[in-house]
Amino acid sequence: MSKTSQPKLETERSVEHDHDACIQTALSRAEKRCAEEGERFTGLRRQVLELVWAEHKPAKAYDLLKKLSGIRSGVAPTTVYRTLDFLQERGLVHKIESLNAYVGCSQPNAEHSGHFLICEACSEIKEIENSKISVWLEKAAQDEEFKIKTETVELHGLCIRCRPA
Amino acid sequence: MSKTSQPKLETERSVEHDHDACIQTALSRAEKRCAEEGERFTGLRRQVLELVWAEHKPAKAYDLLKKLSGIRSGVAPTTVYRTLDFLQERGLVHKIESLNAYVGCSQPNAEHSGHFLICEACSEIKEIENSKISVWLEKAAQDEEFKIKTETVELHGLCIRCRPA
DNA sequence: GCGTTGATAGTTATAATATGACAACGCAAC
DNA sequence: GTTGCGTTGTCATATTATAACTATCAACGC
Repeated sequence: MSKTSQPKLETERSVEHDHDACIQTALSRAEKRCAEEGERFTGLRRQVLELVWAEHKPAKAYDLLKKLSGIRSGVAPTTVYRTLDFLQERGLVHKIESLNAYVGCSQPNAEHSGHFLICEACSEIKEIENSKISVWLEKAAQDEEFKIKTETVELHGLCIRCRPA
Repeated sequence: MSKTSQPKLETERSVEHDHDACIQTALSRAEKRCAEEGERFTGLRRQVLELVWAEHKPAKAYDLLKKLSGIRSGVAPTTVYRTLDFLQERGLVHKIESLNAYVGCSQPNAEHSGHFLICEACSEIKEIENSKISVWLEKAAQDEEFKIKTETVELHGLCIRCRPA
C-alpha cells in the first residue's frame, strides 16, 4: 500500500509531515502492541490498519471494504467490522461517532477515548493530546456525581488551513 | 400522551422530579420557540417531541416510528427523521451520536451543541449545563488554531444512582 | 511430523439506521 | 375561493452494522 518513499507531490499536508513515515510508525506500533498483548497482527489486520491510515481523514467501513476487496478476496462487511473492532479494542483506531467512520489512533499507548478536531472543509481529523480535557470533563461530571468511563469528544469546525485569515 | 397529573408510582426518578411537568414545560417551550421563529408547531411535531420526552433516555428513531404508528396513520421512517430534523434545527432535541438516538433538549433557549452524561446502567441521559466545558474546549482547540463550530461531547459512565457506593 | 485446539477469517443472510424524490394535502394570505 | 408554500404521505433505496455458522490456519504438545 504505502510506496517506498519516492519523491512525491507537495500537497498542503505533505509539506508538514512525511506521511509514509507516519503510516510506518503506526504499523510498527501496532505490531509491537499486539506482540505485547499476545495478539496476532495478521495480514488482514495490517491491511485494514494501513487503509485506515492512508489519510488523516475519516475512513468509512464500506469504503475500506471496497479498497480491501481490491487487494484480497473473500471480503465481506463482517471482515471489515470485525477487524476494526479488533483494532479499536487495542486502541489502534478510534471510531468517530458523529461520522460513522474510523481514524488511526496517534497515541495508542495511552488508555484513552480520544478527543478530536474535525475539519468540515477538508475532512482532516486531528487527535488532540491535551490531557487537561479529561481532567476538566471529570470535574464537570463530578458536580453531578457521575463516574465517567468513556469520553466521546468530537469538535467540528475549521482547521488552521481552512479557516479564513 | 402525558397523563393529567394523577398520583403515580414513585420510581427512583419520580422521587426527584415531576416528569409530567417536565414534558409540559418542554412542549410549551417548543410552542413558544416555534412561534418566535414563525414556524408551525404541528400535531406531528408535538407528538414526536412528546414521545422523545417520554423518558430521560435516548429515543431511537425506529422506536419512535413504532410508537407514532400507534397514534397516527401513514407514518414512515421519513416522517420521523424529518420531524426530528426539524426539532433538532430549532434546538428542541439533540442527537446522541454515540447511540444513534435522540433526547429532548433541556435548555432550548441557548445556542449550543449539548454536552451529555449517559449512564451505561440505567440509560438515563443528563444534559450538563456547565458552560465552562465549551470555554475549556475552545481553549484546547485554540492551541491548534482550530475554530470550533459544533461540539459533540458524550460522556458514558455511571450516574449517581447506579454507581456503587 | 501429527493431531488437537483455539483464534482467525470466510460465507450467507438479515437487521438497523437513514435519505431522496415526488405527489398530495392543508393552512394562510390575498 | 384560489393561490402558494410549507407540511405530510408514499414509495423506493442507500448506508451502516450484526448474527450465526463454517472453514481455515497457526501454535502447541506430543
